[in-house]
Amino acid sequence: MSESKHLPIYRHKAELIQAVKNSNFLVVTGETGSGKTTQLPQYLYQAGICKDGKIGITQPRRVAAITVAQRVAQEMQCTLGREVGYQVRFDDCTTQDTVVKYMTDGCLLREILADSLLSQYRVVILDEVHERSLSTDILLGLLKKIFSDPAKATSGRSVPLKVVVMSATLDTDKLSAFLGDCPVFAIPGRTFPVTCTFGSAVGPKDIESTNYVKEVVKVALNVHTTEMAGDILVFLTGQSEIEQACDLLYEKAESIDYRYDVYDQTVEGLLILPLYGSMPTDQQRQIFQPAPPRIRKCVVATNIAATSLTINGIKYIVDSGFVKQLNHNSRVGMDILEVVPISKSEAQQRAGRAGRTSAGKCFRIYTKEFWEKKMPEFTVPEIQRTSLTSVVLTLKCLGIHDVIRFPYLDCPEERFILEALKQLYQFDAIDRRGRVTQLGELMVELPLPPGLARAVLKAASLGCQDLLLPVAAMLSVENIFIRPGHPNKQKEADIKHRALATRSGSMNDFATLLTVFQACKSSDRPSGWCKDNWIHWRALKSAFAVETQLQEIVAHLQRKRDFPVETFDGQKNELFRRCLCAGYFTNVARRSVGKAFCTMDGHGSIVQIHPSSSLFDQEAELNWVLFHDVLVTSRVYIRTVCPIQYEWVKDLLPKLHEVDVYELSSVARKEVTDEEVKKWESREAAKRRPEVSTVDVMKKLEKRNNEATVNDARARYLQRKQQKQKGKSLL
DNA sequence: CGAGTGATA
Repeated sequence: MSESKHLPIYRHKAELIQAVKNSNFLVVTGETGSGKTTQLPQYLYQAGICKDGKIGITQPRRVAAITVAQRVAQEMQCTLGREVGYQVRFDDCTTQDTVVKYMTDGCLLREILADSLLSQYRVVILDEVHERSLSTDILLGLLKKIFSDPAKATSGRSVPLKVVVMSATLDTDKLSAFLGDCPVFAIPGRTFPVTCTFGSAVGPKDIESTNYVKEVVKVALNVHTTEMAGDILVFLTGQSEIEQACDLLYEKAESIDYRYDVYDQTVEGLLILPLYGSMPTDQQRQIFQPAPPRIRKCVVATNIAATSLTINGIKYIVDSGFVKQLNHNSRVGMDILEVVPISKSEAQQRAGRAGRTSAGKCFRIYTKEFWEKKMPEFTVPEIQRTSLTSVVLTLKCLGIHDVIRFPYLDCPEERFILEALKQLYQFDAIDRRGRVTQLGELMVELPLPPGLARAVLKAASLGCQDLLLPVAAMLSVENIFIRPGHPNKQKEADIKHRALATRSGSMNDFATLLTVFQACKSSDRPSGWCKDNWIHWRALKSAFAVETQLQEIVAHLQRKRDFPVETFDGQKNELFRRCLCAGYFTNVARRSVGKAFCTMDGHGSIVQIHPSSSLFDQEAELNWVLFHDVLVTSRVYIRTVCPIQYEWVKDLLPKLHEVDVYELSSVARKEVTDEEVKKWESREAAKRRPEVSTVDVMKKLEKRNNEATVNDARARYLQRKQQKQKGKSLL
């Protein structure tokens, strides 16, 4: 208790409570360290607000929701799960008594789906809004739409909902304006100054043409030899870069003579630690341990160290200025993982990591000119970069028909929304008038991408969900197949993985996933089994948890009276693949020349089977395949592949070509009359040609080469690969 | 002939 009184927020306690009482919407800003996340809910609780309902506080990340709840429970001297609790997926630590509830933003979105008035809540606090996570952005729009009209605010509620939006100081005017010019309450932060310097290595013309890994290593070593004691944090973009940088650092650090080369004589060595998401947890834990006396720690990390993990004692930052970002590209209809310059706000966030405990320094390897010309002010929010199919379905299920004019804080491009509508229509999740179908209502219940949800529901209606749920779970977690960096071990891992594919009987990557899932689950020492087979045990464990949850949801849906029931008379193997077709008919490709396949999604992209697939090198036998996802590297690859027969998808494919975007956009904007629907249907009947039309369309598309975007991505990849090789040869 | 930034329901 006494400690919390020293926080900057404490002086403003009374004003803050008053500000929440005075208006239904409030923006609170304050840097990390101001105490807003832990204190504000406690103040409101002490002010007696909870007699009318709960306080819900959202976080973009699970760990944050859990750890903050733990701390607040401690401060309020109550058992976690009583007055103070948390809820994240797979872990609900709340009871009847819980009035201060920390949760992930995605959890609250689910709750709105069940009760759009949030009648259990008195206050909802959206925290870390500046991070602009997809769920937080949707919540912002929903809360504005549902509660900003004073007449509606109380409809169905006894008292209006209080909405507090908390963000770092940037961008607060925009938030306030968005929420009807609501009041803004600023809390001073408590961080230490970080001085930033620019480098000379990366200029505005050098986006991809500089080996920044080498430069980052040079700067880090310079810090090590010329700066006072204090740990270093280096930001790079990915695992291979990090490994490369660590190798270089290790090499160079060995030749340092600590009698002459080092400015601070208390420093006698450098401890180099890589850090990225897929690293084993025990190795990750090492990062947090203080270095031995007189040794300087140097952590080389991905963006994971920018928000998710906080390392104490960091005094120096070396910033490469780049990040890997998944961007949705509607022109080719897929997501492409790209290396892009970070935004200025992200650069400040990175720099701030050096000022947590004392004053720090940040060394940017790029020039001031690069900062000014190539780095955007803010990161493009997720909602403008990702596939919106799930989001649009959620909105539709909440009765929001006009998804184009929904109050987005930042509007996604209209074509992204139309693309989502098109996909939902193709999946039969919405009808021609843009209304949610029975199937759509079922799909939204499953925490899965819509295609996968459709496949799972198909299986459930056929009574064979045991085949599909493990697969859906496996595809929901990170890649479970480990592929080590060293060539010898790589071979060993590949052999093990091939053996697993063969064991599944049929050559089908989805079946392999099922085999791995079942084999590991029935093993008496699963973690050892994973180790033997080069499988990610941590990832597989989370797949088990996902599968359990999916099973519960499906069982619940099946108990509904109108859940569809179908029968199928045939082999299990065919049944399995027919279920996949129900969800993946948008991802079907037909064999073209040689190893090439041509997708049938209307883009007609030329793709190849990825070498990790069990179907790689067997292309000659295949005519039609279905795939889970696409990867653009040196070529356009399809990953997780399964052979199918044309007959299984032939009735579904025409639907991929019948949708007219102009119709969709008018459907999205207004309710459509019966007359209009009839008009469209007759027009379509006239348009629709016999069965061969699909093949015709495809042949036409096949000629059109893959779009510039794909070529660009490929060119960039090749260039980067070349640099990496150059970097290696320098060793 | 070859790949895995980071979150989340």
